[in-house]
Amino acid sequence: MTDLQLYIKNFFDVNDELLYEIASRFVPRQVNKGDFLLKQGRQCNQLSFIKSGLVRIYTNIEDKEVTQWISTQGYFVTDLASFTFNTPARWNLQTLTDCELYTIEKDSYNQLIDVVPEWLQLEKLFIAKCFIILEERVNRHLFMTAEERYNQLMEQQPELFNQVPLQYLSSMLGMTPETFSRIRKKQLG
Amino acid sequence: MTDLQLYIKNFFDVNDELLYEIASRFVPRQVNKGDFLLKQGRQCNQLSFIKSGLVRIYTNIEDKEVTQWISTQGYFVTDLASFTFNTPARWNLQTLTDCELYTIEKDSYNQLIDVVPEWLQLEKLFIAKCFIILEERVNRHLFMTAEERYNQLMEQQPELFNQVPLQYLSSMLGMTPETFSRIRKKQLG
DNA sequence: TGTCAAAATTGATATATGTCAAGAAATCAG
DNA sequence: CTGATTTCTTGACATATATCAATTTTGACA
Repeated sequence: MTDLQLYIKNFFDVNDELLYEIASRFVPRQVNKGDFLLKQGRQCNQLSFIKSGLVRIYTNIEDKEVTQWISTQGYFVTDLASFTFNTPARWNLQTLTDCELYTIEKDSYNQLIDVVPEWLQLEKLFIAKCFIILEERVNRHLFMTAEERYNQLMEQQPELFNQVPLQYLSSMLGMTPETFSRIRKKQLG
Repeated sequence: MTDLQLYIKNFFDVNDELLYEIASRFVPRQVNKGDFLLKQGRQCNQLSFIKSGLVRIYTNIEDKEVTQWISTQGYFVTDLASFTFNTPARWNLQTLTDCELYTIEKDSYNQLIDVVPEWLQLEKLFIAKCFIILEERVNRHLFMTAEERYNQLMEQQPELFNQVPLQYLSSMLGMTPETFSRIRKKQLG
């Protein structure tokens, strides 16, 4: 079983045959640090799985960059709205490191419905999970302070703090780099 | 065509036959102001469509209530995590007014897959839309001030400001009732 | 309608976070 | 390795928002 198959099995509870059908449609590729998987306004026709590396999801708003999320090894990355509804992409997807990806094209993805009967169900459950995670995230912004959000990220994904420029983490948490830096100092000291 | 059918048609692009199959599984019911459709920790076995009235979605955190959302006429309301994955409900669903609902039970809902072949696809698209709306909402918390979030809500759902206790709106926007009140005064005066 | 409880407002003040500018540290290209 | 560039940190200060306490207003209902 390839690493991709193992990872997919982690997300979708499927038997080996279906696993093969799914995994075989993903094409491995390497991209360099700083490359864009997608640019805002374009059409998103790919879904990528990150074998290694980091991808930043961000958007330009009033000449500022707002980092929505950092996608890490073992996770998928795409612009769901554009990929699903063929709307212009709202996010830029840019690698923060050299990355090894497995990428599936939209056409190939949509054919999965015909080949894997369970696919729609799996897909629904997957998106539902994503929705639930986002609900939690909104909730954190409703009652947690910047410092509490910092601490929670530190608990949940400490590895990000070594690997990602801190300005992106601060943006993703909804605070300025200066505030982030001060909280950091306080927690370390 | 009943009002429910019209509304469902608004969410799901289906032909009349399917529409009937879907709508016929929803049972109309009346609930009084203050009633709970769901309590945190219980299992959520229902999805309701709001024909009229308002439902508050909130959670208790550290002896405070955090209002996640106010669901209004023409929309669905449930705890997606509990409804989909049979986990304990994270939200309380409480009516803010007398409500007319159309409610579907989980069992009946899940049978739709067998009766309406397109159901999984529709469901997937529906949840994807919800996900995208939440993404926008997270984004707003990353770069907008309390006042900007207030103004945006006022633009998008001005009717809420007459119909919903303002403390719930303030919580939903992630600010205190006092701050909400001051912003309100500023915008009115 | 009058009474009471809840909600909303207001003022005073505290705290958290943002802004701007400067300097230190880290990173990158050659 | 070195210089240049970017990122991070720090300080001083401004602003936004929270907190607490005291009214006022609203709304439910006896």
